[in-house]
Amino acid sequence: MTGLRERKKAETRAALGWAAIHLTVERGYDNVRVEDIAEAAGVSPRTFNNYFSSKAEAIASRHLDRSLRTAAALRERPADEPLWAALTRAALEQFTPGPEVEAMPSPGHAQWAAGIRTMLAEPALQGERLRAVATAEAELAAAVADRTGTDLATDMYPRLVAAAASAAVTVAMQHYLDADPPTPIERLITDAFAQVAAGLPPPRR
Amino acid sequence: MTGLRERKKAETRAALGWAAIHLTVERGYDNVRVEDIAEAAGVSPRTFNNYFSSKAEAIASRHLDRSLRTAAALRERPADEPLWAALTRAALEQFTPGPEVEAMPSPGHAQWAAGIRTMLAEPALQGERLRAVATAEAELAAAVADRTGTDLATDMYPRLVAAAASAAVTVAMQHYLDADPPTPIERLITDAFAQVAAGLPPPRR
DNA sequence: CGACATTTTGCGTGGCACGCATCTTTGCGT
DNA sequence: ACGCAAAGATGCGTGCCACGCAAAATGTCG
Repeated sequence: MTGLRERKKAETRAALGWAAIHLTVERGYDNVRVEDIAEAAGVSPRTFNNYFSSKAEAIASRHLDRSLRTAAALRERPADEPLWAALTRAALEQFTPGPEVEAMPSPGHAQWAAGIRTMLAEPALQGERLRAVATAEAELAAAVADRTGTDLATDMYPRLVAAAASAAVTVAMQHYLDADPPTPIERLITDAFAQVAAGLPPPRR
Repeated sequence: MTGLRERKKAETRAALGWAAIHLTVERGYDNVRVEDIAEAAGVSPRTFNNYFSSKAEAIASRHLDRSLRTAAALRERPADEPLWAALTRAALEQFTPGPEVEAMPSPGHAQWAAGIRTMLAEPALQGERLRAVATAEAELAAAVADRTGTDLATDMYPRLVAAAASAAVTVAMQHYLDADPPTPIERLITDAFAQVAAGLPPPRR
């Protein structure tokens, strides 16, 4: 039953999230008022808070959605695939660039990336982004528990795996953004997962 | 040069942090106004914001301080100790209960723990707590880089180690708080670190 | 069409973060 | 011991934000 009601709601939510990010990247976090976001999404200011309980949450919403998809992706992997291979693949799947990214003109791209970095530096957003990651981690842990037949309530194992996987992705992204010599994100993610799965042994020197 | 100026500042900061936690555990997050915290610490409301930029940050400040101490503790460990052993010890050191915890009467203890759980459920605090963890992780990564002779700028290794260690502590604490059959925190931490250092292999079933 | 449910909206309230100007305390050189 | 410069504390005022409440608008279903 995907009634008109549900669709409109999803659309409004997406519009608000997108507008929040767009305006923030453009003008900076505290030069954007909630009123502006609401207006850009064609909705009343009061309605904004029916969808998100804070400005920061709206901006982080897309990040949350994508993170949740990783957990879903893990459940789609074949059951006989080794755990860490499945995790690596599930993570990699989330990093195939979507159409709206591809469509962006190259000149605006650098400016956009700079805006993103500035945005991520905002304390209020860091907290919200981390919360999104934590939420996704919980989902991922549940998926890992199912796959490995461990028990979320009694075993630390699934949560440890989820946290470690999450950390691998985060660190890989961080290195990708700082990219002194630009490195493809796929290589970084694969490498990070391999190191974690090997128990992070100290490098011999 | 530990002048009176610095000491007083540290004391005020500690008093504010402690008051913030205490009042929040007692009454609940949004039944505490900044004004109350300032009053409990014997300071003007305006001064509160000279120390912390938000109510949530004040509450998370002790968590931050403790997390930062783990990084410092790692630097104190003997250089010839194996990395993961040193990390485990450094983490364990932070969990020897202080005098003010020991002094708490047993009956109040359960109520206190419940208050803590309620507090940690508060969204605004989760974000702030996670930010504190992230800050500490950066310090820890630097310490790991020094110890292993790796380069923060080019190697993912130190950040991966820091994130994994941090995750081990977080998961252990989480299990400790849920403690269906109460388990000593030391055992949980040791166990979590061992699993991570072994590469989190799937349990055979 | 008509009644019901859900959502949007406007308004009002309480609180919070912070800039600025002022007053007090502390550290230090003489 | 004294006084000055720097650092910190305080009071006040401003703009914004989250949210409760009740009324109006908008889907939904018989």
